[in-house]
Amino acid sequence: MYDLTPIIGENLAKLRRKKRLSLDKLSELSGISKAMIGQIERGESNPTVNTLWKIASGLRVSFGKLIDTNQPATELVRLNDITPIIDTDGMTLVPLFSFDNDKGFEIFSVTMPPHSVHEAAGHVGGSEEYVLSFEGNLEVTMETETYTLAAGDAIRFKADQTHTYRNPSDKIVKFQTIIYYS
Amino acid sequence: MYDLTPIIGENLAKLRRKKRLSLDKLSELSGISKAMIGQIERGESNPTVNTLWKIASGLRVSFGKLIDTNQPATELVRLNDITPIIDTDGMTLVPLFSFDNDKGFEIFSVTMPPHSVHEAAGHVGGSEEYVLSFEGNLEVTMETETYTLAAGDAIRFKADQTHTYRNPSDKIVKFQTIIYYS
DNA sequence: TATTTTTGTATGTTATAATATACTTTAATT
DNA sequence: AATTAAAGTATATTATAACATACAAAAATA
Repeated sequence: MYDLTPIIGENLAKLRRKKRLSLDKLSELSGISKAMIGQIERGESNPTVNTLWKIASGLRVSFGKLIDTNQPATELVRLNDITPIIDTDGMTLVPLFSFDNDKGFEIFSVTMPPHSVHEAAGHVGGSEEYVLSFEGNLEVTMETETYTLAAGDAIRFKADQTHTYRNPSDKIVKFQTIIYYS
Repeated sequence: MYDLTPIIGENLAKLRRKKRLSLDKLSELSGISKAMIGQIERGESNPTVNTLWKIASGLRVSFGKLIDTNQPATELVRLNDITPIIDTDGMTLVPLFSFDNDKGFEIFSVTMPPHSVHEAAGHVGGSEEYVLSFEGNLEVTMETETYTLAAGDAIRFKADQTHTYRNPSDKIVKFQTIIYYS
């Protein structure tokens, strides 16, 4: 999984230098030992939230500044470079952009083998799905309604209800889905 | 100093319930042991940023949601209820609103005894001060310029340069200052 | 150059975050 | 009611965050 410590270290060192504070001075301002601050800057420690909070306050910067993951302006993702998640019903999920903390959504590329069905229990909490049909004919069912999407079609629905994906054909079906969490 | 653990606990418990997840399920989604999640919810643990990050990601909420300190809509501060900071040169500082992580500024009430001087080294990093004169005549000097403020006057200046407060009179001088950090 | 001061790093110790496991309690099923 | 399952809590152990102190290197002063 994702490790924040190098990012925090970089941010902290940069901010401290910008304010021309020594480890000693920041230690005094924040109430955190300079040894700890040094270790955090070098990415050698995984600080607790309280510690990082005090450092942020001492520095007079927001907490967010310290965990800000200066993402590159552009991020190209090759479908084939990502290891897919194979579901029990044969559906293949490729997380193109997995959930990112400061965005509220994630994007998957999905492949369904011929004559396959995937039933998804509603993800509670007001989430929404946007499905972009990509190849083949996809059937989406929720509650009572069923929709058939041809390549290029799209559908949006509240995902807090149970919904079913079905590929009734002999051919593979592909689509992308954007899941948005309130 | 400020302790985030009860706030995080409350936020986490609330969010997890809203999404109808058990400790076990969230543990599985986040990769953090359910015992730890339980302890955090009860405010019994001060989690590391990496741990909280994983929990936030598992929950599909932003990190900020977990450390969000639902401030009350209104906050009345009585000058006399706050213990002042007495400076070496006799200046008295009362932090009316001390630095708050998600705002970028803080507000002090300041009292200067007769014939007193306070020299402030520039707070580096593009910070700004807004001084609101409240009682008596206040002299503010930065670089070459000197300004004299009567009660009710105000001044704004970049605080990255050395600046001096002076009360040349026989009477007490009071003012408030808002310090804004870039 | 020698001396002092300032800066960051290294080391040993203590407190506690995090885990794994077992336990209790409540809810569901037979 | 008895049994099973699902939920949260308690306990013991391990890993490590955080501190205090001492050290090394660089900068400033004499």
